[in-house]
Amino acid sequence: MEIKFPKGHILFEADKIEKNIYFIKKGIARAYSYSEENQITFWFGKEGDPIVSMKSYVSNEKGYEDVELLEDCVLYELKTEKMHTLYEQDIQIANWGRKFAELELIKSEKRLISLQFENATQRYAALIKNNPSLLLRVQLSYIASYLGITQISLSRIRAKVK
Amino acid sequence: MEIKFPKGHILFEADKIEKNIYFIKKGIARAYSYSEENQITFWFGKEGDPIVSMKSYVSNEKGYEDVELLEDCVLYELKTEKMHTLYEQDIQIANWGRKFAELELIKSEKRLISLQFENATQRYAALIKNNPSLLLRVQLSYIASYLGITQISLSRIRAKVK
DNA sequence: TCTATTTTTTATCATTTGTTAAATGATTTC
DNA sequence: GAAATCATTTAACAAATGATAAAAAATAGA
Repeated sequence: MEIKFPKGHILFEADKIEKNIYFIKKGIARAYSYSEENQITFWFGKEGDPIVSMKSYVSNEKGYEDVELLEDCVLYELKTEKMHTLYEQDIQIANWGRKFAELELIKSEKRLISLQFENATQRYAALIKNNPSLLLRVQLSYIASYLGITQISLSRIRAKVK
Repeated sequence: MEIKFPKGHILFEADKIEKNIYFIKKGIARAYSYSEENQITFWFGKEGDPIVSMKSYVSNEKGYEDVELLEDCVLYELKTEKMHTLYEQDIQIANWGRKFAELELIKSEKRLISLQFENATQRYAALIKNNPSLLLRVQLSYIASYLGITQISLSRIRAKVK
């Protein structure tokens, strides 16, 4: 089912059980959590990417993240409950769900390794290389937090790289 | 199928396609990759944990990690190929594989968030809290690299915390 | 266009972490 | 048990990052 939401819409809220998962047809989104005062963005998704509150999707528990739409978005919506029913009934869909989780896992593992292997400058360079459009569509404060540094530190890196 | 390996055994090698996945019945292991000269440990597994070269398991591609056994180990071995056959034939097993990937994904995502949210001191404190036995079974240089810092930096943190 | 607001950059200083080298502790091997 | 090897800590200095404040640039709205 296709749905539209405006820029700024909060699709998921932390500490809620989310009933749906989404796929992005058009637009861009971020997931973030709170650490004391400040938000920390740890995920971006754009066209073709899934939006899932993993804790809700996997074990029907409260999630730890907000998801905010950063542009006007067109999404496909799927009911988690319906998917779980289908997983039990249809082996093709069960294997689709398996593949889906596996591919997300590889993405997450790669990101983990990059956070451990590379310093902030290298991570910024890698982001520009692998996802240049992100820089054009998302404000730098979110990107800094995604890279695990402050915005001020990102500014310094950008000034040096020029 | 149950197999034993001695401490120090290299179970997986980077840039190879691994044909098996394992579960740890007894012992402890680490996964690491190389960055220029030095190894970086990014995963530990102990009793009950799976040992999987994700790239091999998911897409039959060369992995990016070595896995070394840090104690004499007893493992269960499963052939990846056989599992993929079963996934196509048996919906129960397909859903087991789905759950398996999903739970690993949540672990990975949590770790990612911790790396981004917490400084080295906090990550060390969290490790002590969540996995105190690791400190007793694994040498500090591996733990430092798992925490994303040098061993010297970990020593300083330990000296301060005392 | 002009103003108000938000975003990004710059500057300064404190803190953390990295690097190199050396000292101390612990473990293994003969 | 002494020598050799490996693991851990300490020291000194350099580099990177954080915190705070302020300036500059960009954006949004009237």
